Amino acid sequence: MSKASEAAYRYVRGEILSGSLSPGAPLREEALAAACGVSRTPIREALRRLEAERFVQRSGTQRSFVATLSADDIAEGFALRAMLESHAAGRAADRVTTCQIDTLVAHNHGIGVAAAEATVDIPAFVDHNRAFHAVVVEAAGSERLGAMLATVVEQPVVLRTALHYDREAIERSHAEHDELIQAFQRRDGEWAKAVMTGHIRRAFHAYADAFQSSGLTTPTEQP
Amino acid sequence: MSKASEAAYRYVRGEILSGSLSPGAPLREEALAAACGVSRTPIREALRRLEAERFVQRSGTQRSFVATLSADDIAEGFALRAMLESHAAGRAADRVTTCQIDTLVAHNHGIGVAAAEATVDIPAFVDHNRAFHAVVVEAAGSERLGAMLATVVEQPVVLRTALHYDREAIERSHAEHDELIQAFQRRDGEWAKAVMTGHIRRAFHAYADAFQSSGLTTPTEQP
DNA sequence: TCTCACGCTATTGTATACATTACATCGCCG
DNA sequence: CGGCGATGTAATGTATACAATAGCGTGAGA
Repeated sequence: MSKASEAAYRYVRGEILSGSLSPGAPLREEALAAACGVSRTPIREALRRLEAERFVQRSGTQRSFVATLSADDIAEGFALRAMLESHAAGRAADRVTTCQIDTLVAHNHGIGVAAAEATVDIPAFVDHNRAFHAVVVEAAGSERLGAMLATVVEQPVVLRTALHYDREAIERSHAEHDELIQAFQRRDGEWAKAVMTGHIRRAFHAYADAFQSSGLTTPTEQP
Repeated sequence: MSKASEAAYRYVRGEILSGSLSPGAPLREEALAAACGVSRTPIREALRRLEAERFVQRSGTQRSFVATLSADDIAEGFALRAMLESHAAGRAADRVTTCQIDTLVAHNHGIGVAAAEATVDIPAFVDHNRAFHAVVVEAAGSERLGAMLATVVEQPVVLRTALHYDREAIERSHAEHDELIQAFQRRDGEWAKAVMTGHIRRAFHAYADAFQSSGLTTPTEQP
């Protein structure tokens, strides 16, 4: 995308993911335009794109807000992610290149290193984890699937769940990724699907443990 | 959506679905603006929206074209639709209202009537079928799921497949819909999922029989 | 005092002018 | 004669001005 439009998209998306813009917060075009130094036109394009990706919702009267997700939305999001990403893993098993497997190994090694630090390196884990899953989706070779998954991963809730991961959780992720790599090396799509399904469902329960069982509202439902 | 923007969206989408704009055809903003009597601004918004819904693709240099789908894209589309729509049916079984079931019955009755005409009434079948599936998605109660399914159904290829349906195929659809309604009435999500999976896979093979086994190129790959 | 209506203000929708970028054609050089 | 580069043309990207509309506050009347 071109310069201003892309800048606007990254800016608004970043503010939402970082939490600077809380769920439910109104998104006024003029204010956003001023904040990132472009005119309203590229801001409008960014908002429409973010709306398609479900980061932004619009009221009946065309006003934009940061999306709010109900508990059911979140559970449904994890269910869809498990379905779609295990499907992606199954496709990837048939199509992944040795070069891509090398990349997966490298990122998972990075996760292992992050888990082994004196204090676990969460940002490094998050980055390598994101990259790992991105390679799986790329190997699946379906742009449509990639676009669908984009609306379901990388929600604020997903990213914040990672902040609560302890060493054990990261080591478990590492082990599951390793099993997925083995499934890829043996071109066993069914195995890959099963591993990915379990991997995502574990992430869902990690989220549930971190936020829901605490009795607090979910992090996306705050005003 | 507001007037001009919505008009632009409907116009371009309609031209694509009807085939007036063939896959691969370039979409020039100014020409489209002139053709439907608005300025480029709402046209641009319509194109971005259609791009998100995968009706439109953009080249690396930001030029827009009617999307072209490879045979693998189409097969993958049906696989995704089977997955997502059977998931929707499973959710719907838990949530569908008696009023919605009545609507499903009515639309399926319409399909039965269309099949019983002296010459089968394809347009009536298409309309009732679309409405039937829309109610299932609505009953599933997940907007995200609805948005995902929108990118996967209503492709030109799907609509044209229906044109080749004979009386027997429509009667089979009617019977499968009826089975789905029974699953809903018994609140049996697993049954509903299974019926829907079979229903979509049958549609996939109907497509394959109509276009691929004939040795012709798929209808979306023509210049 | 409560309600409805009117008008003001804030926000989004649309059009248009201008800037920027890509494509194609033509010409030059190897 | 072929490939490569420059230039003109045509497309898209961005900014801004203006139009339409929603939200809100205030005031008057019952």
